[in-house]
Amino acid sequence: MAFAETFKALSDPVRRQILELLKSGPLSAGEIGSHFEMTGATISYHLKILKQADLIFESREKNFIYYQLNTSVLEEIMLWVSELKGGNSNVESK
Amino acid sequence: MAFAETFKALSDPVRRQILELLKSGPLSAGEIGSHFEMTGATISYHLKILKQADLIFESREKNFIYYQLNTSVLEEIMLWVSELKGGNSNVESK
DNA sequence: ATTCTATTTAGAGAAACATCTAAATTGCTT
DNA sequence: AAGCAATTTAGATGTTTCTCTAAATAGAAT
Repeated sequence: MAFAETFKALSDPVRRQILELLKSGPLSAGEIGSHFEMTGATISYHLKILKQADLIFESREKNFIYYQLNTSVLEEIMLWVSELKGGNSNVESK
Repeated sequence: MAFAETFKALSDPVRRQILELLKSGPLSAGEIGSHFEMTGATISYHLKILKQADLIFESREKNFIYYQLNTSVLEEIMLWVSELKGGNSNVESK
């Protein structure tokens, strides 16, 4: 969806840290919250923004909502940055 | 310097467009401004933010101030994103 | 069915942001 | 040195963002 939304979502330190936490695997909203000095409501707000930006997705299980990284959008960001960075540098995974 | 500042700077569409303009080479503040429906003062504000984020630098010549891309910081952004994106993808230029 | 737990939604307030107009600065050019 | 041109700074204003508290929802467990 909106490319702009993704950059917006990445612009906040808390949200970037949430993404980093999720790098190691899915976490519930509560678990995520426990890493911050913030109310659950605020965490929920950040999660919503990340979700709208397609940077994470959720899966419900029992009483919990687990969040995990959605890396596919990051590809686009990489592309934009690398295009900017100069002629023909590109991205490879080995 | 501040990593966070760079992401903040990239979060605005106008600033991203300025960077894209500069991809083709240095431009004066006035030339940059002519691509937008905004006052010069506003453009100057955006340029200041990009400068503080180390995404551009200026060089004065005659009565003009020319701005150009500083790609070195983009490298860090790429790294952060690619680290997030998954284990060991990395960046290469060929 | 009631209660408990996890999370979200709603509403409010403070701080940060993007934009404008008007004035200041800086350096040519005459 | 006076005036002009390019750009920035200052101050004001409306908008967006982040955060909180309080209330609502959804589901699990008793």
